[in-house]
Amino acid sequence: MPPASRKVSESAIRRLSIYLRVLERLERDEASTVSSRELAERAGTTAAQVRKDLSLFGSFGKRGLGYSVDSLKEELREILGLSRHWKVALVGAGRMGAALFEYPHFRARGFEFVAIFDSDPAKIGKRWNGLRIQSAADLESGLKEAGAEIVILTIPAQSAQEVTDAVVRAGIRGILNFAPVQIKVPKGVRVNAVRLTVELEALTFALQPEISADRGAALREAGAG
Amino acid sequence: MPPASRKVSESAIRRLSIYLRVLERLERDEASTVSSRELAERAGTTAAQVRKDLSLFGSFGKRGLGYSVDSLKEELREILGLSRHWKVALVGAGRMGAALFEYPHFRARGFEFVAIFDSDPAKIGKRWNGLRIQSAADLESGLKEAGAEIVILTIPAQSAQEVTDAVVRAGIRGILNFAPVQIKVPKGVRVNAVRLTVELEALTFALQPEISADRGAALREAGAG
DNA sequence: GAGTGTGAAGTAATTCACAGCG
DNA sequence: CGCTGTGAATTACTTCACACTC
Repeated sequence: MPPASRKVSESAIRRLSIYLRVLERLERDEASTVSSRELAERAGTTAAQVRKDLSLFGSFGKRGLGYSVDSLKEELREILGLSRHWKVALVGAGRMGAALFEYPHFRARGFEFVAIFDSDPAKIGKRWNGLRIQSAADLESGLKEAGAEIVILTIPAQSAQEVTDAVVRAGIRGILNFAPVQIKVPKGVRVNAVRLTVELEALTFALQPEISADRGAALREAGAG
Repeated sequence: MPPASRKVSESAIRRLSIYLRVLERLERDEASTVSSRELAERAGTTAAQVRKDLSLFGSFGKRGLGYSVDSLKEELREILGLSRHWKVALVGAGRMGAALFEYPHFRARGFEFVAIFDSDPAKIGKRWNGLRIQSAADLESGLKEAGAEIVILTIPAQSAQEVTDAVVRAGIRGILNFAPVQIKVPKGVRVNAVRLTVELEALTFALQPEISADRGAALREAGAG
């Protein structure tokens, strides 16, 4: 477990999550140990990076052998906070919201949807997998009642700030934002943004024929998966 | 336009895309100029960062005044390769694929879906917005015929590498990967990954009560929008 | 005066390289 | 002897601060 861990970068944490995914795959393939080299290869990084990342939280490996797949998996789950369930609310019951609500990997990792909200009267009262879509007007009280801890925002940019304010008033401290706008939150509330157009535009930038300079080459592998 | 631009980092490009989004918003609000300070505020970064990022490609501002919203917007569109249309194919006609196919901001930026593929016989032959869902067996030929330039992968991890190989054989050089696995591509092909569980797990890590050290504080603002 | 553009300074992240352990 | 764990070296990124321009 975490040895007085200072300075854990955001990117290191993201890699830990990727390592966990790789380990789950290795477990299904019945591998019992894995080296930093192989883990790196499957995660799209380097062996040194893997060892550095893991060493931020402890010494999990055996020299000469590598890491135990099963116990490293458990360590990572613990570090990432996945050894317990998390209650998630979905705000915005459009297509993107539906896709995320059904996304099997969220459920597999212990994320549980406990409430859904939308402002469209045609949707309110409908049920998704047994869960009733509530009015966005009841957001604050509904989030509290459901005991939600994380909110996924899949709403238009226009209403994003207003909704965020209500979410924050409800005591939510973690938001996954799909709305294409920067939302403001008070200190102590974390927002992670998924910027879909940004991802596509980072591609088009790199795909352009290099006119004078080789921009494309200047870009590091963005990785995948 | 780009002055012999070396060393343009991936993160700088992503910010340019965010600036573009902000400028479009400013334009709708009928602002004619914007300072690096205001642009930074709306984009979730610092004024110095904005100026550095823009200076990688030219001198677009006027001292004492700031940047012209309209012309900076055009410059950014040009830099990001958005002054032309891009033909996009969707591989995987599930819920996530549907959400992205309908996502209004892709269309607004000049991305045009030209083909859809799925391996499910129940889906093949159906039409989405007039576009026929083709068999994944015809992926390589279908991508070529449609003239696709970018592929969005919304398929299970299991089949991702196989499908990727076919996509690459079809001559595609840009992939936006939603499959929860690291896909391997030859040099010259770019992959950007959208890792949904990683985003959520970066939240749960930060939301954990800080036991001994204050991990949460070590994290920088991940930004939003 | 206000605000850009940019070298220089400061931080952060990654890679190297090797001692040390299993 | 293979592979981890980790300081040291390197590289990348961000922030500072100020000369310069409108």
